[in-house]
Amino acid sequence: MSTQKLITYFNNLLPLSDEEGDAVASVAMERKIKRRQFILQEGDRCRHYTFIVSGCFKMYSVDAVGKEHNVQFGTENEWLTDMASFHSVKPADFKNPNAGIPSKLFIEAIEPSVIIQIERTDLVFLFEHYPKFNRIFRVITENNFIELQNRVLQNISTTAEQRYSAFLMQYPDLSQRLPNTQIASFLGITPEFLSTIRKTIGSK
Amino acid sequence: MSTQKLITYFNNLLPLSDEEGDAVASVAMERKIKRRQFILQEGDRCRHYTFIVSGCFKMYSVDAVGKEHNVQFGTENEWLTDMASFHSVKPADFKNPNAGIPSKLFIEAIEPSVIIQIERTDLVFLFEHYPKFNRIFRVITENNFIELQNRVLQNISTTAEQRYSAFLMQYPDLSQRLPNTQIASFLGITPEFLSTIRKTIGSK
DNA sequence: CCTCAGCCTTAAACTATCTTAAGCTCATTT
DNA sequence: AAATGAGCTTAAGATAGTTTAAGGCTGAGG
Repeated sequence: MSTQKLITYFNNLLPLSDEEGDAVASVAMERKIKRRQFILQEGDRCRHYTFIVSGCFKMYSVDAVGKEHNVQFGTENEWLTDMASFHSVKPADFKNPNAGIPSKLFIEAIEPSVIIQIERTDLVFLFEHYPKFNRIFRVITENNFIELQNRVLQNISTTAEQRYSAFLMQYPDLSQRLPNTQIASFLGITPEFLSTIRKTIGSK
Repeated sequence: MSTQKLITYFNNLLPLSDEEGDAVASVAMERKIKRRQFILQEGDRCRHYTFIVSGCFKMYSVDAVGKEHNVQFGTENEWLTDMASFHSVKPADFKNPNAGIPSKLFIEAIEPSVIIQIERTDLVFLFEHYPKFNRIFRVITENNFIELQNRVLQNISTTAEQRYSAFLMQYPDLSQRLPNTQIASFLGITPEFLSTIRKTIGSK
């Protein structure tokens, strides 16, 4: 049962009591996801936090002319959720499936994957009854924030070639698993230009 | 006393008890900051969360050739801190002023400002004794994350002109208060190019 | 076994953005 | 009053990145 992997993950951040571990187990919903399957689509309300047990996902938006732009990847031991949609629902509206703002993002499996999802009401239950989870998710969000801030800094201060080199160093695993088209979309450049960048780097 | 402004800010997020309000007051340190004064410099360890009572700050990094790149602005009722440095210190090292990773960022006042700072040990004290603050700062970080994610999406998917127009709409106040050089640095373009963008927008 | 879609590359023409340099204005310092 | 410096603009020439089009390769599905 993959739930153990999630509990281990939490334990590494902040050790859980048996009771807290049981609470996690009671709200964790395991799902198998096929390649190309969506766990969130534009227009949906995002109602889960998703923990990736195995596999790989991309989270992207589709622009006016149909192009995809990868906002984030997610792999083993990472979380994916559309926070803007997820957190837009106030407690009073938790029972209304149409409350909150619809998502502008897609989350799609790039590989066959196994995930554990926690529903909003269950997560709020954890927050209220076991305050430690507030702290855990605060730390998770802080770490994601730091990573995102570095990415913004790179986007505004470096060339595409520098960003690609940094990507290779920062995500050696992802750069093996992902097709270059997806990496280009993450970096904000065209696949053709990534190809010429790779050629010039290769000849150095 | 500006501390009341901070307590009101917290109350708007999640109502505080009198005791929690007193706890905030006991750890809040008010400071007046002059224009061009720094509250963080590259190489420093970031030891505070800073709440802006009034005024305006820029947080930026300086690259290898000395150019500044604005990562974030902060104005009234917003927080500024270098999370990467601030959160890199483990509780065991709280008393060691050289623990943790040095900051890569500067935080500098653009206007004469008043701030309230909370030290790391005091913030941890709040988190441990009044769990509500975990939740409050989780929500603050979530909201900052959402904003930053939108910015990444814009950076990878839109032109400089679109980004500038979006900036004007999203931060009408900042676009009045800031010189265009600072806005250009935030958008990741040169001031000269921003100038030509403004001309083409004006003639529409 | 064949086919087709997705991926990767190349190249030429085009567009967005940067660099450098100059000139103007306004506020601050000498 | 003169000098300095920051901010804004303009313009020419250079570089970074896109678009379009084409061809080759590979793996999954009929």
